[in-house]
Amino acid sequence: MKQSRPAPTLQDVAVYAGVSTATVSRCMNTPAKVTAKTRTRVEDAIETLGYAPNFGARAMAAQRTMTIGAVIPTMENAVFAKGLQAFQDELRQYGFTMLVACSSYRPKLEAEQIRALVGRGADGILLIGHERDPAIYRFLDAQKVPTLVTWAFDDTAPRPSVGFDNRKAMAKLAQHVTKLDHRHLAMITAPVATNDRAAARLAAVGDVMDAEGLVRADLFVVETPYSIDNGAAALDLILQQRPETTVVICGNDVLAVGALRQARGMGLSVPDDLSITGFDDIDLAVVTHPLLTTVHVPHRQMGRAAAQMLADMVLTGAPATKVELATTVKLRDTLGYPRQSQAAR
Amino acid sequence: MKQSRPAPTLQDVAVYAGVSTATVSRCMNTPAKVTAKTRTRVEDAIETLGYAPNFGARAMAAQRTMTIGAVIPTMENAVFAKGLQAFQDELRQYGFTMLVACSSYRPKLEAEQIRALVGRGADGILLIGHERDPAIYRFLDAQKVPTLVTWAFDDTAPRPSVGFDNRKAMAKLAQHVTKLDHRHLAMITAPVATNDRAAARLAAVGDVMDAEGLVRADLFVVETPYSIDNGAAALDLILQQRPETTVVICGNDVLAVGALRQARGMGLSVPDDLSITGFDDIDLAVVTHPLLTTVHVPHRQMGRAAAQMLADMVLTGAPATKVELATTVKLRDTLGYPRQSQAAR
DNA sequence: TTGTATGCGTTATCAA
DNA sequence: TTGATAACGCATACAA
Repeated sequence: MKQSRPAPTLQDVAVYAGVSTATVSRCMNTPAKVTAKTRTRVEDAIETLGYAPNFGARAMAAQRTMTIGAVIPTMENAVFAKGLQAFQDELRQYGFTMLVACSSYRPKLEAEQIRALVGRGADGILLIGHERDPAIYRFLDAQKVPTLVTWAFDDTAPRPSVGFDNRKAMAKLAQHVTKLDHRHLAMITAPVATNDRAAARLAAVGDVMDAEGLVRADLFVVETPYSIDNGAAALDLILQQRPETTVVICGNDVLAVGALRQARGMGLSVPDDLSITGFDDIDLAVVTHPLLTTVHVPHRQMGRAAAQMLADMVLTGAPATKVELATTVKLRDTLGYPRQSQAAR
Repeated sequence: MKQSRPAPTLQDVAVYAGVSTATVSRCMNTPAKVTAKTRTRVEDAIETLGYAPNFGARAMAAQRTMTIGAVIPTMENAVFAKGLQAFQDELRQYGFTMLVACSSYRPKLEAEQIRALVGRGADGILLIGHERDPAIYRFLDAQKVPTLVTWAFDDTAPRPSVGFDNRKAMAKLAQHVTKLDHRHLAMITAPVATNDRAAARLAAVGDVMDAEGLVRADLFVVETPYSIDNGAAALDLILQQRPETTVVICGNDVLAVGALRQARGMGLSVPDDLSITGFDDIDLAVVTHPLLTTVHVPHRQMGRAAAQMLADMVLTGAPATKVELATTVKLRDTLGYPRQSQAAR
């Protein structure tokens, strides 16, 4: 029963309207080049026939799709939602359509998605973070598809990017932590092997510990995929293994919120008994109690900037550049003095 | 500089491997029909050339894309994320790829996205809710694209759907509310004009009020788009206009969380001074304090079921059916007795 | 302003 | 097992 009669084509519209296919095509792409009269006739035909241009055919003939592909690690939490929304909105201004795919933080799957997007004719590709199999970059080069990396800024990476320096950003937060005299730090992070943002954030904490005369190796680290429940479980583990911990630095807000829930569930007072910090400043961060101390990331600005740069790269072959955006530490209520120094206050 | 040399095609691979294009095509689609020797030769060629099949051309020739399009109202909050993730995962089992588009709750935009997805050759379409311009359904019919409605179940709607009955679901919650003797109800809802789920939830509250001997018209209603801040602002308005309100029923968790934040910010104790309820049971609902009383929606189950049904419709022309899923009221901590009856307890 | 004709990259049919 | 070739639906250079 599927496709009992095929969907209407340009040809059908042309016949119905009594014009040539070229004219119908012009009506859709360069309306100015067509008489108002014939145009309305064609538009009527399109409407009554329920015609929609075949994208594949159009792409093949025109050699461009006005489509940008984006591959993000997940949609499960709101980490990328705001930025992506801004990216899409801005892209629309340039006449582009956005296509999203989700890799679930799995490199293989990401590679697959990238190929799929390119095969679909994406004129440009947006990726999260620099780290991936070089073969993918080679492929992208072979296909001549402009590619922009975001959510990370790294001077040493060869790719154009618009994002923030994850290492610097987390370092700023970690400095606040050590300034408060915390000496027993723990960190909950996403698996760092294939996540350069997570790796940079972890490294940053080590950097600061070094600088403050602490022993980097003393940082107790739990690696676990981003989820509220995982954050909670990780905190549990930390308090079992390192009960002396006074502050838990989390790789993102999702983990932090989970840790916070767990801490309160165990009857701990945050931040009096235990401090917790997040990263990203997503909506979640301002609905918890106490409000989460975290690193604010300029999601919307980043999305907009990425859209502008990528659109330029595609449209005008603009040279690839690197843009660094600033982050700010949001000192809210989950970071305080460590237990030990309570008396000293 | 764009496309200085065009991306490699089937032709290029064929030449490089010293075979015909037909053979290369077979290697990709029906490897069993090709000698192991020639296959490896072709695969080498593909690898070194960085070849990726042109999706448009393939779609045009094969008349199918193994792609399902989904149009959701927003990615800004996690309302649809979990369900969509499950939908995608299940779809993969069937060999389908999912394409997502976002309408931002704007009907015009949604229509545009649907056309775009269909034009891209989507073999099937997933939509949220029944309510939309009949012209869209006509278009979908003309294009012979199987379409499935989800996130809503409505016996009277002509389309196949898999979802829950928003009216029944909210009614169950509202009954709990009235059972607790609340007499001054207010509701914060998304604009109902173009949102049948929101409309059904609002209607449900009225139904229950009628049944309980209250006056439906006494329900104080604030319509505002889903966002935490809007929820907060709405609560502010409610307490100004109807200070006697003892319970605020929110159309979803996002609004409820905003209302909760505002209430606490104003120094109100929830639920002692004011009760608040949500809908959806997204992650947000279990990180607030107090924990949000809400309606649990089977996101994952719904996503999976939708994928199965839509895949069947596309693959086997399976008959369209309607599936109703159950919701459950999650009585957590934000719903309590009204102030007035505190003493009576 | 409109029409004609060609090619885009792939699959599938048919021969070999 | 492989190769030649005809669609597939559209945009565009060129002709009228």
